[in-house]
Amino acid sequence: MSRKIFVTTALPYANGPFHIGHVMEYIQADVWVRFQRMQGNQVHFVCADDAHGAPIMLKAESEGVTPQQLIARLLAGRPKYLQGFHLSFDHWYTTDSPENTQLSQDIYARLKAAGLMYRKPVEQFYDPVKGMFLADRYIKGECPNCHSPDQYGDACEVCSTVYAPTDLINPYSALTGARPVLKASEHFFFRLSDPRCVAFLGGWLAAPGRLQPQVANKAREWLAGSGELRLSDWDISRDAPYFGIPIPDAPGKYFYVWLDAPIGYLASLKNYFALGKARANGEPRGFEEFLAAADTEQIHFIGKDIIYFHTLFWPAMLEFAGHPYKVPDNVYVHGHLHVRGEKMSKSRGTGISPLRYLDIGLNPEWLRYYIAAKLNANVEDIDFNPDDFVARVNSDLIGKYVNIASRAANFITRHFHGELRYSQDMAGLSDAVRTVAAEARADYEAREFGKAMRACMAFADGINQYFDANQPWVLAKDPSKAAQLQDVCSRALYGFKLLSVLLAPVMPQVAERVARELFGLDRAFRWSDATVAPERINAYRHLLTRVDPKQLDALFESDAAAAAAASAGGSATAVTAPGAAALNAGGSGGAATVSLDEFKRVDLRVARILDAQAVAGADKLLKLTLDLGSETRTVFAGIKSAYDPQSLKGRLTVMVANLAPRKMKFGVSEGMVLAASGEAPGLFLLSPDSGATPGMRIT
RNA sequence: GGAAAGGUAGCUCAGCUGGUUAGAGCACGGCACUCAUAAUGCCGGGGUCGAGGGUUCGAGUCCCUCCCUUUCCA
Repeated sequence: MSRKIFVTTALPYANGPFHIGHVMEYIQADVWVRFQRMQGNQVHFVCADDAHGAPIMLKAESEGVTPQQLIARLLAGRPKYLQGFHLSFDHWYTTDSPENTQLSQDIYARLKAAGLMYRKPVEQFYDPVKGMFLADRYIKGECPNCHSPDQYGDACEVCSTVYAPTDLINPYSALTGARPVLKASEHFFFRLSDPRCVAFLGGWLAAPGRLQPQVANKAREWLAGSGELRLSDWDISRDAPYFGIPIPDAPGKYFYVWLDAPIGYLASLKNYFALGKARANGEPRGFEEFLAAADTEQIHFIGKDIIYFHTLFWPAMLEFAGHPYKVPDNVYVHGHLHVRGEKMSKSRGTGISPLRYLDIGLNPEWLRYYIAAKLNANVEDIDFNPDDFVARVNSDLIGKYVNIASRAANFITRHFHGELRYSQDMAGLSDAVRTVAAEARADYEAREFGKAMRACMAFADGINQYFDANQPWVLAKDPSKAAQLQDVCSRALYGFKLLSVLLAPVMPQVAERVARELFGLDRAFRWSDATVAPERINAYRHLLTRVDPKQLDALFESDAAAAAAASAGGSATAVTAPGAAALNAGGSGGAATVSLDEFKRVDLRVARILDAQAVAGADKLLKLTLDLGSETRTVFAGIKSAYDPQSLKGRLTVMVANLAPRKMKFGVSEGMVLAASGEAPGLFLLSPDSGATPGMRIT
């Protein structure tokens, strides 16, 4: 009987494009999913963009678009990656959707009815300029322990001390630079510490095979924590302004993004059912019936950074929300991907851009194979090493695997018109085929992909040795040995077919070409094809090329260097940054180009607004006192219509520091501040990103 | 500070509940072969299995201590 499996990968946060770590997770899940489908199991593989929360709200604001526009733009870019890496999601949705709103509010109402929700006032830092509460990451200040400046509100990156934002010395808002004030507000809490939750989770965690042992241990540790580490309840609300789902009957309160994000798995599934895609995929039942069914397996692939949410909050929420919600059957956790031994870091630029990988023309199946060859079922980090990548792909895939077909097929085509014939005893070969197929099957099922790849390559080694030992190129010269030649090559090609089936979850495109073009099937491989000896082949056609190390070099070059190389080469396709495209498209005031030198003549600096005063007698001007780090300037700015002087005090902005001083009726203006405006009303002062300090040069 | 994972050949890694001279791939040296414009096969050098103790007839594999790396502590 075929399994019914609902599989998800972690929802990517919709504030940026995928990075290579996302792609690794999707490849892991996709390989497993394809393997299941090849077994004849029914799989519904879905994901969605995680679209809510303060970071997206603020990013949209800084770009001058609505959050919906921001996430729509990202959503539109997803298919290119998904198709590019052969990721076979059945559906991709967004958490900013009616389904997610309905499901989140429903689950909340049920948890409330179960007595697992309560309200409690919480005192938090509040940015009086921005008019919003600040998450820890938006508060900076001096570390109370080692006195390093500009540390975040949760922990010091220098001395690793963990503290509360209120412990910071001279805290300031990373958004506006303003000094935050403590303000109380009522928050909603999920009673995770409730004995019912603890008892349930204890049982859920203990189910054999549900979680990897390390993950279950970690979760148990959290669950059993005492004293300082005791299990605490979960703050699930945020105050307006917040981009999220409103909490019913609680004006101005929204669900914390982490509440509605995992519910997004279900929202995506629900939308998939509503669109009829589930039916098309062989599932006749409706969403609720499918979800609630005892034989529906609900499986989440996630990274190790979000274990807490997926092994405590998420199952508890689902359990106590009740029918039709069902707790996850498995949560499969993977480690992180490092690049050249370094932790990935966007700021240091050590990551690899997946889109760049595709744009350069690197074959996605190389990456799928490389990642599969390194993955196991443990929560271990894996390393992307360029030299290793080239060696693995070229040696394993080209030298061993593809080479088998290349060397054997020509004899069959040339001497036997494509007919395969096995004249010697088949028992040994059949046993070997069944053994390796069974081994690979068990390894795939257990997500031991590295083992499966090693088993495949060991088998490929065996075929090459066999081929070498029998010297078909010698047999081919002796007409009386024709049967033996045909037998040797047929066996090699049987082995090649087996390997193609076993590798199909990892390399679906190559495998399908082998199935259709070489073996003449009218479909892609199924797992059961592995142990069926082929009877004829078509002429062999080139399947896979080697990696050129130069391509990999290009992947690691900085964007600037690559752009320079591209323009110098002349033939390469120009890659336009999204930002640049947006500028061009939206630039109603398109100006003549300037050279870099010309641009550099403008001395732009970060400045803190120390004081802002209305100017008597001027209806548009504010008098600003700006701290430039080393000096203080007075600037008159025509922004009175958009800003209350009080709200400007303390915030950071951008000024032109070398603008010729201008004598005005009210005094001398020593520069200008920058603000954006368009045809629509409104005036928007620029702000540097968090971390900038007064006096920094902007280039 | 507490905890977890890891430290095996130049590189990337495999070594299950302890069992014969520690393995693979790549890289390197030699040989063979030439079907594979997409090569392979054979042979070889190379490791005190992080360090030091201990248990055992026997330990990379178990126990203790220490060192190093990474991560987690919502």
